[in-house]
Amino acid sequence: MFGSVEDYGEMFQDTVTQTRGASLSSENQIGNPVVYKLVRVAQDGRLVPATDEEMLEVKDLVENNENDMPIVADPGQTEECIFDEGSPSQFLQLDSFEGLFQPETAEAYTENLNSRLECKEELAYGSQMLVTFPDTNYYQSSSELPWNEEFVQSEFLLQEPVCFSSDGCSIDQSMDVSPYSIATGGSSPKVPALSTTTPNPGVSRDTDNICLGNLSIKALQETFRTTFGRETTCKDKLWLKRKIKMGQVNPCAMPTTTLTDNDTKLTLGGQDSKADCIKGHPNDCPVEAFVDHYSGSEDFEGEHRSAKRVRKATRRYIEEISKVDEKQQSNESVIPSKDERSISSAVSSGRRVVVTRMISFAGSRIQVPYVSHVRRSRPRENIMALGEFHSGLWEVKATREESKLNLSQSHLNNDVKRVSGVKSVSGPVKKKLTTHRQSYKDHSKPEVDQDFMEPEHMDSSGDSSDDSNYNHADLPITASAMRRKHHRAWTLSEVKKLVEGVSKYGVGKWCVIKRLSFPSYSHRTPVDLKDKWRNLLRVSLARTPLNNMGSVRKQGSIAIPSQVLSQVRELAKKKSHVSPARKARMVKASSRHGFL
DNA sequence: CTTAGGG
DNA sequence: CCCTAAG
Repeated sequence: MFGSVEDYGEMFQDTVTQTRGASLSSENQIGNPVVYKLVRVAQDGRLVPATDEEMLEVKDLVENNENDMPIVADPGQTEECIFDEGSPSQFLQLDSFEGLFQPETAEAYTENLNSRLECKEELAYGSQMLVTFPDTNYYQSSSELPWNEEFVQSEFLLQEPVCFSSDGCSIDQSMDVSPYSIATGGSSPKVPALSTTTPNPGVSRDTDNICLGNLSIKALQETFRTTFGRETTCKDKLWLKRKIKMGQVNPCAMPTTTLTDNDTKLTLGGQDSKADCIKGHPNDCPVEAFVDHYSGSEDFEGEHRSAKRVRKATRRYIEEISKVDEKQQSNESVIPSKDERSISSAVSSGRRVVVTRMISFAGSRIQVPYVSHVRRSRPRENIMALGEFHSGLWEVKATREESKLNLSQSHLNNDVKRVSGVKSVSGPVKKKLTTHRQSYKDHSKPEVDQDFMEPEHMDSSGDSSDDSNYNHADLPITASAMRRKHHRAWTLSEVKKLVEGVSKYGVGKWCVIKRLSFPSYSHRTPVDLKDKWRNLLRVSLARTPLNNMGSVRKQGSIAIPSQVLSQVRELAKKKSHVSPARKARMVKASSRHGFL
């Protein structure tokens, strides 16, 4: 379950140092072993490696609880629970973190967190402050460190050991793993309750609502202390201000989410000034914690690491917020640190959390949402292709509206091509993806874009199926007309042809009519004819009675001569008044008599 | 594939 | 104009 900790003496710092160096060059490594080391925080805040005695003590302790620790899933993993006998409520947590923070790693990590948590919980019962340092990949003695990353996380709890106190609070927290899983739990549900454990809750809120602008570092530190109930040695004004503000604004201040996370202090032997900051991200709220991280140091990573369970955002989710995030990222999360590697971390926006990674873009580093390389929504093709593609494939699944839109694009494109005289891809593509309507096009004249050779006579009303119709004087170019891009207004000539066709072949013989009367109209499908007929019929029936103005036309549509309308009526009558059977007989009869 | 009818 | 259910 846990390995023994050998030399915790000087090795610690060396280790840290080494690993850090190593990690810098371990960019490619995917596995991010997490090594837990137990150390304690000395009075001066320094991190002191546990002594052998302490280790033994812990060991025993751990062994006793071994059975109860459902630790890790990783076989090769090792956990060590080391007792920190230093100050009652002070303990350090070592963790690894540098390096790529792959989502997978995050998962593994959180797994460990959970187990660690449990470990702690167990130990906490014994009023011991323990921390485990699991090594996700393999166990390593403190001396050998291929650690490609290390991370020191310390929890510096003051007056009230918030998470580890035996006041039950800790227990509840421990039991609830949700804090780790932001994604699942949304914004830390525990916050409210937990916040109550925040040291000096009242004090901080009230007293800190002051302008932090002019405060000195010392003052800021003090404010920080009153706000979060802990000391900080951080000398970064900006960071302090941020944290303080967060603490004031955000109720869920304080490290509540996890026993291990919050309040971490990185001392690393005090080498790194930034590392000296108490990093408790006062807010549990993933959002703040992540977005507003104090980057550039282990703190940064620690904060992320500690925050909750990082879960790969869903594709949809990512898309939804990706815009927002990118903005935020570029503005707030650019890591100004020395760290040149691509760090993936959990970044949240609003209440949502998304895994992001750093990338270099145009010379600057920005954080972008992590997206698996699985197929990503729709690739952005160039407009032309898009149109064609959509009209063909996407139409299938797209919503009605969408498909319409797509189709319209396609048509527009066609039009464009038509105008430019380019047959281009549309031909082949269409054939491939033919829809019922397109098939007709193929039937008539496959290789040529029918619209080009509108051979049919065009009467003055304008006609031809071309979109140029929109420019004809007699065709009102209303806004509505323009909106219905791919809709081709029926021209009078077409209507006439249709009526003629109906009279010749009968109502309902749309395919025949299409074939014989509209051979060159690539766009008018039998269905279109049918639809148009329906409309004509309706119009004719509607206004026929009292309206003398045969040419009165409905808004936005061409005028239909009363003559034509009456024709329509007649034809309709024939159909409606005669049953199919009778009609058939009539047809036969008429043909016998040489009619038709 | 055609038709017919609803959306 | 689109989509679909029926022949």
